[in-house]
Amino acid sequence: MPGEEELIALRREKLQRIRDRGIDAYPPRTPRTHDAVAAKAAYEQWEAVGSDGDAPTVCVAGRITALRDMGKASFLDLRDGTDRIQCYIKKDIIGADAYAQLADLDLGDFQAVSGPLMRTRTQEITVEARELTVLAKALRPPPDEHYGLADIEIRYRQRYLDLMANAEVRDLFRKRAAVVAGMRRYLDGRGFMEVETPVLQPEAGGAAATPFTTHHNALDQDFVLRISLELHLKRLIVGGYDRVYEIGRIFRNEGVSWKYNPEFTMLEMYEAYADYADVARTVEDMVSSIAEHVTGGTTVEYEGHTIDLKPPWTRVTMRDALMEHSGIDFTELRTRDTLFDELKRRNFSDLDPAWSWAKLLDEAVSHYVEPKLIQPTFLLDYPKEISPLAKSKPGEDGIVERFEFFIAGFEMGNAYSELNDPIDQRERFEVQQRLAAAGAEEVETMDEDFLTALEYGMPPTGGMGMGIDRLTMILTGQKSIREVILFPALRRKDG
RNA sequence: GGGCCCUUAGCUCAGUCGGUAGAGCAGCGGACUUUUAAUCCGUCGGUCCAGGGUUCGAGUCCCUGAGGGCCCA
Repeated sequence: MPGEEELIALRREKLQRIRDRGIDAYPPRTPRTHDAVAAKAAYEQWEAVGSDGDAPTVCVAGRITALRDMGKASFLDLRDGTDRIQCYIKKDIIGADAYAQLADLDLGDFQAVSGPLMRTRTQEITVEARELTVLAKALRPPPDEHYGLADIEIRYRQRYLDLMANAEVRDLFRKRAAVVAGMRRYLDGRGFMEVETPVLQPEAGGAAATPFTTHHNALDQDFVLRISLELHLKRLIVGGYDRVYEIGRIFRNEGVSWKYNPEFTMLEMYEAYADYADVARTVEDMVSSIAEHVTGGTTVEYEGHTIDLKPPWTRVTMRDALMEHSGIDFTELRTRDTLFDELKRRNFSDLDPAWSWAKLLDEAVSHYVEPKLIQPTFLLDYPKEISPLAKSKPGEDGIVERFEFFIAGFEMGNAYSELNDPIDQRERFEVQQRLAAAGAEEVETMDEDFLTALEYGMPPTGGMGMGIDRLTMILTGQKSIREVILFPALRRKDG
């Protein structure tokens, strides 16, 4: 009699029958002695030493993922966080009363089974049940084990069902955890200190992006959620920590797509007495080390490309790359009008006359260069106009010591020799303010507290930020950021 | 923001030309004491995303809306 309501009603009736027998269907403690992996290992160990005497007895616990009733004997599969283990329940062994209670079990319930281990005819290590213990009754049917759960919307909104049904998804998020663990291990091992800085800030800085706004009631003050980690981490360099990093959530009030989620996780690291070339070496070494930690190698397949993450990565200046792929030399097109005309002459699609020189250049690089950067590539030496926090490059007018790095054609991170001249930094902010006054939407805001910190003196520092979600996409072959975020942002669904 | 596509049973999916909705799994009943996507017999199960329209008749055609996906910007 199943529509969903009936399926639930039936399970509630089973729950009631369990309770009517005086059994707690949600007991506080689990009599488990072994997880699935440990139970199998215990049996193999017993076999290895000659199978003398009785086989080991265990109690295993997990979710019922299959139930095969053969009349006077049944098999059920339990899955815990380590593996699946089969249990054999024979009426003659556990008795008619206990056997009858199987009728109240459903797929999705949590159950403990204790008894000696054995092998079946097909050699599967199996618990031969002596006792059954209900651990938690499930009131809704789980998604189908074999067809999995395919509905993308349900997969994201009810990720627990996705994880229940799809083993690949369970593996994927373990890999994500390994990416972050590998990153921490790498940085900790090189003397970096992990820190935490405020999410709620009076002003958003460190990136060109629109923040979310919120309000603190007791202070009666508006706050924004951070759009980068940069300015606080540099304050810590001023304070005297030479190597700091933060792995934290960033919030940007922008579009949602295969590569943007409004909240995402970023690593930023700052190293005193280093420059952007040092940072580049750290990045390529760290990423290949993480890849090895997560995938066992330094090559990955992504969208039909074999990507080799082993250092050294390609280094090319933005100017050379743009010239190579488009013939445009931006050092000869330093005004908005000349660059605009050049792009227009090339029938560049959807040119917006309101775009600034910086925006036009950014669009040109995005269009001509970035898609070509399949193998890991550092794009070096950006124009000063679009890099208000980076130090000028000696001897090259209008250029700063900055790189972005790209894998599989998309941006993975951004790094500078950090601007530590407080007077220059103030002027850069002022330029940004003028751009804002002229109508530019995404500019750096003036941060007086940060300028004060710089005035106390910051050592020469190399800094870098990279998107952990995107790195995970590359290392796991996923083509949507939502596949590597457990609970991606979705529009609220009413009713 | 613009264009295109999707939404059918708890899950995975069919559904022809517009004729009143099906399968497998799950569920329920039965058989079966080493099965493993168990097997076999029987059986229940639908707000066809929502609302409106066209039509004798709409899952199907049209419009509006919701949610999701892809492409463009």
